[in-house]
Amino acid sequence: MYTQFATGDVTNGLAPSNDATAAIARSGRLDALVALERIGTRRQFSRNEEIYAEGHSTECWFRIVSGTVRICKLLTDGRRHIAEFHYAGESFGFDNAPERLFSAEAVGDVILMRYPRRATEQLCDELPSLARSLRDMALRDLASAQSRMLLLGRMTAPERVASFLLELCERREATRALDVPMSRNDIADYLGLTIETVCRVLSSFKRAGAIAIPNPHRIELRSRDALEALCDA
Amino acid sequence: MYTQFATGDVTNGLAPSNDATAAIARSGRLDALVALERIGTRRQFSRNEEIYAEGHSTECWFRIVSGTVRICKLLTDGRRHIAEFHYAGESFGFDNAPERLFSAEAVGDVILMRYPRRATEQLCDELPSLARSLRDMALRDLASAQSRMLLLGRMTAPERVASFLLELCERREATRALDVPMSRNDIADYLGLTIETVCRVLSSFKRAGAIAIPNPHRIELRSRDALEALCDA
DNA sequence: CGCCAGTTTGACCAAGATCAACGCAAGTGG
DNA sequence: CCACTTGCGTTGATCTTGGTCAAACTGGCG
Repeated sequence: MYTQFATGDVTNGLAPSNDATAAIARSGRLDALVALERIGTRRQFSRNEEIYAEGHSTECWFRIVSGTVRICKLLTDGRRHIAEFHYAGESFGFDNAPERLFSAEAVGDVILMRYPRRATEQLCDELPSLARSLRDMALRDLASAQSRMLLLGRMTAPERVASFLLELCERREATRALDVPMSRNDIADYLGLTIETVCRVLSSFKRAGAIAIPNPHRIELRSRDALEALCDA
Repeated sequence: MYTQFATGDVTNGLAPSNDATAAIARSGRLDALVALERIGTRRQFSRNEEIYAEGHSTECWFRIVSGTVRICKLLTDGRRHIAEFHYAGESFGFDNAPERLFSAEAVGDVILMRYPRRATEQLCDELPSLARSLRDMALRDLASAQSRMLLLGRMTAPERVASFLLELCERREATRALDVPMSRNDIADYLGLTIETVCRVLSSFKRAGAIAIPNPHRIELRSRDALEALCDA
C-alpha cells in the first residue's frame, strides 16, 4: 500500500488497444524496470539529514530501499507539520509543481534510489503501464492524505494515536510488535498534537492494557480490538 | 488550479521519444478531447443530492460543468468531514480503490460530465498526454490535500477561516466580492471547526474591517493583507 | 560520574466545543 | 395578506480537551 512501486505494478497495464502501442508496450514491459533502474542512482542519508528542502527544484523523485523518511513543512513561527512518513519500498517526491512545497528528511539512516523526473516522464510516454503505476502511486497517496485530513479535522487525541498505531502496523506489515522509527515529536507533528499529549495518550493506553511499551521505539499491541474500537466509534 | 482539466492540458505533453509513439501521439492529440467527449455523458443533480455514496463502485469520474460539489465522509457518531470542494471546470471521482471511500454531493444545483473509468484508462494507453493530464490532476489534488493537512493539523481557527477565504478567492478567480456557495456548516466541516466558531471568526473579521458580509453567501474582502497576514504569521 | 537528548508526568490555562437562545428570510397554508 | 413553520445563521454562557509550562526521569556516552 501507499506509493509502493512493486515489480508487479509495472507489468499489469490494460491490454493495449492497437498494434503499434501493443508492440511498444510488450517490449516496454520487459524493459520497464530495467529502464527505470538504468536512470536511477543510489543515495545514502544519515539520521535527520535533509534529502531535499522546501523551495528546491523537483527534478527528481525517490524510492526507499531501507529506512524511513518524513515529508514536512515548517511555519515561520516554528510550528512544524509532517505531511507523511514513507517506509522501505515506498516512493516519494514525485511532485508536479516546479518547486518543493515540503522538505524531506531521513528519520534514521536511509538508503534511496534517486530517479530524474524528466527521464521518467519520457519513459512514461513509451510505457503506458509505467505511467499508470506512477498515477496509481499518486492516487494512493491522495487517498491516504484524505483519510488523514479526516483524522486531523475530526478525531480526538486518543483516536488519532490509535489510528496511527494501526496504520503503522499495517504499513510495516507487523502483527503485534511494532518498531517505531520516529520520535514522539515526529508523531505529534504528524498527528497535529503536542508531544506531551502523545505521551499521555500512550501512557493511558498502557494503563488500559491495550499496549505495552518496552522502550520508546518499541510498542506491542496487546488489544487490537480496543484500538480499533477507538478509530470509528 | 486543482483538477482543472483544460483543453490546453491535453495537448502539452513532452515530445515523444520515438517515431511510433510520435505518430500515435500526434493523431491522439487531435482526438483526445473528442474521444473524451465521446465517452462522456451529461448529468444533472439538484441541491444536496448525492452523486455517489461511500462504498459505491468507482466505475466513473466526473467533470463539473457548473455548480459546486463536496466530497465528504460521515463517521458513525455523526461527525462529518468534507475532504474537498470542487468547482466548475474541475474534475473529481477519479479513484483508484474499487470502492468509493468518500461520497460526493451537490452543494447547489450542479451539471456534470460523467466519464467511464475503464474507457478512460484505455484512452490513456493510447494518449500519453491524456495519461499525464490525469496524473497531474491527481498530483494537484495531492498537493492541495497536503496544504490542508497543515491547516487542519497546525492552524488556529482564525488562520483556517482566512486561508479558506483566500483559497476560495483564488479558485473561483474572484477578486474582492466572493460568492460562497456552501453553508456555514459545510465550511465548518471542511475546516475541522464547528459552525459556531466559523460564525464567530467571520464576525470578528467583520468587526476588524477585514471583510464585509452583505448576506451569508456573499463575502467581500476589504483587507486582503489582514487575511494573508494570518495565514503564515 | 555528569551531561544530554528524548521521554514522561503533573499543574494550570485557553482555544474552541457544547449548549442554549435568538434572529431572520423564505416559504406555506389559511 | 398575515400567522406559522422551517432552515440557517449569529451570539452568549459555560465546559472540556488538549496546549503550555515546568520538573523529573531514563538510557547512552564521553
